[in-house]
Amino acid sequence: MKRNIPIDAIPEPTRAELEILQVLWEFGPSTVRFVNDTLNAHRDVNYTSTLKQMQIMADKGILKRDERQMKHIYIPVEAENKTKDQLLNRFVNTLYKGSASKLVMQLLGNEKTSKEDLDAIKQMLKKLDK
Amino acid sequence: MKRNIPIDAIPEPTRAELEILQVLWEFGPSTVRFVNDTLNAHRDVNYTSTLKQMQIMADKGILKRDERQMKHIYIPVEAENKTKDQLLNRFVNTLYKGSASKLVMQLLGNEKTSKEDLDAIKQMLKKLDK
DNA sequence: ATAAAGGTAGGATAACTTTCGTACGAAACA
DNA sequence: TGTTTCGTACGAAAGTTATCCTACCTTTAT
Repeated sequence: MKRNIPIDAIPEPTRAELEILQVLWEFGPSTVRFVNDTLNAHRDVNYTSTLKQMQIMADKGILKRDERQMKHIYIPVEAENKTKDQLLNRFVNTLYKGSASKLVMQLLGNEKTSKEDLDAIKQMLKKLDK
Repeated sequence: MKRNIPIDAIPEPTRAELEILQVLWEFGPSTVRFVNDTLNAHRDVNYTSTLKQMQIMADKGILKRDERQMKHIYIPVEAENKTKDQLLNRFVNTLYKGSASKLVMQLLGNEKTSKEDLDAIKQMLKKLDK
């Protein structure tokens, strides 16, 4: 078997898994039906596809589920911030050699970063100074 | 066939492809031998694996190559900044709904972001103000 | 009570990714 | 000149991801 990751660690979510996590983070513990409907607002996915994904995620330990009712309720195991921190760290590490300021520099040079965002960033830094 | 991406667009590099790109960005146009040796400083990869990867990347249009000598020289098609911008944009879009400031907020709340980085970020913003 | 609707489970499958073995040609060298 | 070294090309195979079909069970509504 191929393993890049410690056996007991929760693996990084894949792209499709991340979509599902976003729904659960935004709306809280949910049924497959709800998640699937939410996804389908943006793109076509078959119900059983979402079901399968969420079952796999439960297997992997990314989600846990409450099976007391017939409509199982799925809940993320890790907090939104923790997961995003991990993803962000990997991103900074692989693309910017761990330098957060390099990433921000890229962000500032990026056309798609709005003036509002820049202002918000400045605000945050001011607050942080106090 | 399954296609998530416009037929003529250069596809997003995969994880292994990104590793190779980093080497080429850092050291400039290189042979497979050089790239593979560089990769092997960090992890075991067979020479032919790297070769195959780089051939595939050339097929996809991620790399072009100079075949005038026997030792082919591979060159990234897109500039480092352009590729990183694309990756960063997708990252911000999928994880932070396109809000750069949300991303920076996560970064600032992140233990792994050093004081040096914070200072560097402030410096940049000051410069940007002028 | 029975049909319809809605739920779970478990393959099967296709595309993609990653890795490497084998074959074979060119270059270097003993 | 032969052999070893270093290069490319091709193909196979295993792992991963994403999708959906089918079977079957439970609840709901007629």
